[in-house]
Amino acid sequence: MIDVRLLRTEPAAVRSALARRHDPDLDAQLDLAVDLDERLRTITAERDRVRSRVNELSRQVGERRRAGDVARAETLQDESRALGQRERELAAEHGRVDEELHTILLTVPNLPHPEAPDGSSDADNPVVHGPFGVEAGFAEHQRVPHWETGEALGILDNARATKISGAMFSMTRGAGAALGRALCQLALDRNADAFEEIRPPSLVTTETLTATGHLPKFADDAFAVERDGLWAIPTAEVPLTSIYGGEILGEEELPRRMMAATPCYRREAGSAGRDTRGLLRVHEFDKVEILAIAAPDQAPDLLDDMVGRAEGTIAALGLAYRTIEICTGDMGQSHHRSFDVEVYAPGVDQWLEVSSVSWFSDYQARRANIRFRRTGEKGTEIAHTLNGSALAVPRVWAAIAEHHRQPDGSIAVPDVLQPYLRGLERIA
RNA sequence: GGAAGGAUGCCAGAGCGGACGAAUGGGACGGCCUCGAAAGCCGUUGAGGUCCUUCGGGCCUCCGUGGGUUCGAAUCCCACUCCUUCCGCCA
Repeated sequence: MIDVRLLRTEPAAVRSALARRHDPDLDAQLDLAVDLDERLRTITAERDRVRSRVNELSRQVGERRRAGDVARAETLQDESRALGQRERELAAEHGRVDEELHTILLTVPNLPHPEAPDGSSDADNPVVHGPFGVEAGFAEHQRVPHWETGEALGILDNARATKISGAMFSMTRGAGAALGRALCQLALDRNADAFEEIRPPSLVTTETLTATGHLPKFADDAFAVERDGLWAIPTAEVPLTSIYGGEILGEEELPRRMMAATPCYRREAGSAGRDTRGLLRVHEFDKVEILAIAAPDQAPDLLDDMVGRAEGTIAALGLAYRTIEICTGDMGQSHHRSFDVEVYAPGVDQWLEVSSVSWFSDYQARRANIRFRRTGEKGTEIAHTLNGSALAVPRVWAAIAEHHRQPDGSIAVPDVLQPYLRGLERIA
């Protein structure tokens, strides 16, 4: 959520920042928000005046009663009672306007960072690092889609996954299943120097899914367990962000860094029929997420560090990759600044997004109400949040199955993974 | 799933219709004392909103959450959530 006060005091700055997102509906939304904010403050002031008077009269009633002046007390009671009606009306109006304003604010996107590149779609996202590992080109034996290799080696069985759960579910087996687990283990180990490992719940409340910005706007993208009012997490970002929701942290505790390997559930509404063949787009997958809650001044360095971590893991697996920065027109609602790491998969000849590392400024933290107090100072500030995938299993699995495919059809296991696979060097 | 008890400030804990944003103790911070410390003494110590701004204050809100009763609610009533204990079930 953006800061309404900023919209009030610096309307031009907010509007010009948001204009870079190229969303035609935004200006009208902001007009409405400004108007509602103004009305809300007028009503609040009036309501508080009436309340103040009621409080004062009530105090006097108490005094008169104690003094034994019952007649005067009853006169004051009558006066106060009459005011009560007005107070109720104003309170009801306040509630309506407040909710209306809140509803709009929940869908207004975050302000892009001044240095985020301009653009209107993903075609405008500049490559900022790389590409690495593509200089030598790729051999014919690498130009085989991972689903073919996976099925041939008996490590991928999507046909039976579909039988069990329907389209866009996948299933790995044997060394393929172990490979996915090994990738999580690797990502966890590579980030354990700075990030606390968490095993959070995978089902969360509506409030929790709202804090990260996934609700109310993107309800169709999430799986819901309606009977219990819960949602399946689309990423560990969701539970991790809310861990300190409603809390006030000490400055010395920041940055708070956490990571989690969890299953992720996505309905992929609007993508039905696309990428249905292998592991490129599935309803359920495993991912290791890294996340930081920080003071605003710590955020830029953390962002760089986290992008570097995501890249480092892909590089360690011997895969070809590049990093792009997301332009203002392609950014997610909550994003302030965002980078994607893409791995090159020669079998499908595509750059696959395997990590998205983002800085959310105070947008999510305001929704989740995560604050911190500077040492020795009074008052609190809204914290900043950042997060990114340390490793998303299916697409990296796919890239390995294609990039490391050998002329004999086997898959060479990257050195860094072998310790996690009981020393396995080849999947054959 | 059933029964009972509980939820108050950083922590413990009192308050059970009016002077309560909240006793008391502990902690933390500042000061006095001291060569220094401990002890002792004095003071400070929640959050949010809004308005004026003499930067100091006015007003409103918050005692698990949401409703209700009342001139007035931490205190009474209703619903819900969570915690504890016991029973049942169960990886």
